[in-house]
Amino acid sequence: MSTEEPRWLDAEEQATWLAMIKMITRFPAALDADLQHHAGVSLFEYQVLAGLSMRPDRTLRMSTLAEFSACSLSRLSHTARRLESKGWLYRIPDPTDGRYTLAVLTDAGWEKVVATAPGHVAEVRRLLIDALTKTQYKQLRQISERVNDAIGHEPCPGNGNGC
Amino acid sequence: MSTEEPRWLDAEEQATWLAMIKMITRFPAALDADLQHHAGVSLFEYQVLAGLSMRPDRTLRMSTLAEFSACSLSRLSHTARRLESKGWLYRIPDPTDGRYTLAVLTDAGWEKVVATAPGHVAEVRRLLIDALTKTQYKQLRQISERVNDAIGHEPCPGNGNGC
DNA sequence: TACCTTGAGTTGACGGTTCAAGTCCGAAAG
DNA sequence: CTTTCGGACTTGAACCGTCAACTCAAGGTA
Repeated sequence: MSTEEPRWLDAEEQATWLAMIKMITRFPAALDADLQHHAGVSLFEYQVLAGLSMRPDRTLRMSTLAEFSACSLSRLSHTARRLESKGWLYRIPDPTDGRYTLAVLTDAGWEKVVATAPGHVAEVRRLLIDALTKTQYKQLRQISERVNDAIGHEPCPGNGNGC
Repeated sequence: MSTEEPRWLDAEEQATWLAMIKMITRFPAALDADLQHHAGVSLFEYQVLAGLSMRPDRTLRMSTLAEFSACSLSRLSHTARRLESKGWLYRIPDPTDGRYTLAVLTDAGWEKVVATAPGHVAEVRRLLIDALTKTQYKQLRQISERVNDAIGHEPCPGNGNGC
């Protein structure tokens, strides 16, 4: 791609780039390590359980849950099998349309989320919210939304469907 | 941990949190997919090669390179073996201190970086720099640095040494 | 009824990362 | 000089995510 001359990053841009890539590498790793240590679940597993726990009926279609968790259906399916084997959720075919599968949080799964959430929130607060001024996290929200828009919906890269 | 009452996130904080976690999930994935598609290397492999290419002698100690790439020594070691087998770098014991290992970029590795960089920079520009105002990426830099400071150096979580 | 298509979800193989040893070098202590 | 120790890698197994192929349900067509 690109037969045209690249526009290199200037010092300001490169400094932003290096600082940002460092943050987006280490921040989820730090949260993951904290959850792994205190609750024995990965950040991704927690997000799946938390996604279900936010629903009044603690139920979501697999595909909806995959979109919420920003992951491929394949990844979610493997993870759901592991969470199912731990008794935190179960899966049933959608009674109204057998093509869909519903993931349902069990009571044990709910308890897990309730037990885990406070420590996780405290860590998010420590590493993100309290580290920034109120102005800064308003800025961060706008920045994140802009970048998310630039990425677009691109369901393409690696989500288990053939693009 | 935490017998005390948690301070939950308010609406503003939660919106920031959700937007940010979406960004830090999808942004590296988008860059990785682009590199994988156009150059056949992962984002992490590219960072390793690029880290070496920035040095005048194209050489770094493994431990320094691991810190630069924000990864565990174990991960870097496995990756270095794969990159070595592709002829893009080689490793030698540090002549001045046999406890260290030096990773050295080969000419082929240099060529790979030179061939890959323009497209990669263009993608970074598209997804990040051009998506933001100049003010915003100055803000992003400061935000990233603050979060990085909050995370600290924490060599602990998962870097192949016993904490 | 039979057939084709589409999309959701699952599965198994493969490749990369983590984790827990283990190796090796050099410095410090005896 | 030898022993001990810590730090810098390395290695192999276990684990997890990706990719491609597959199953299954529903709708459309005839």
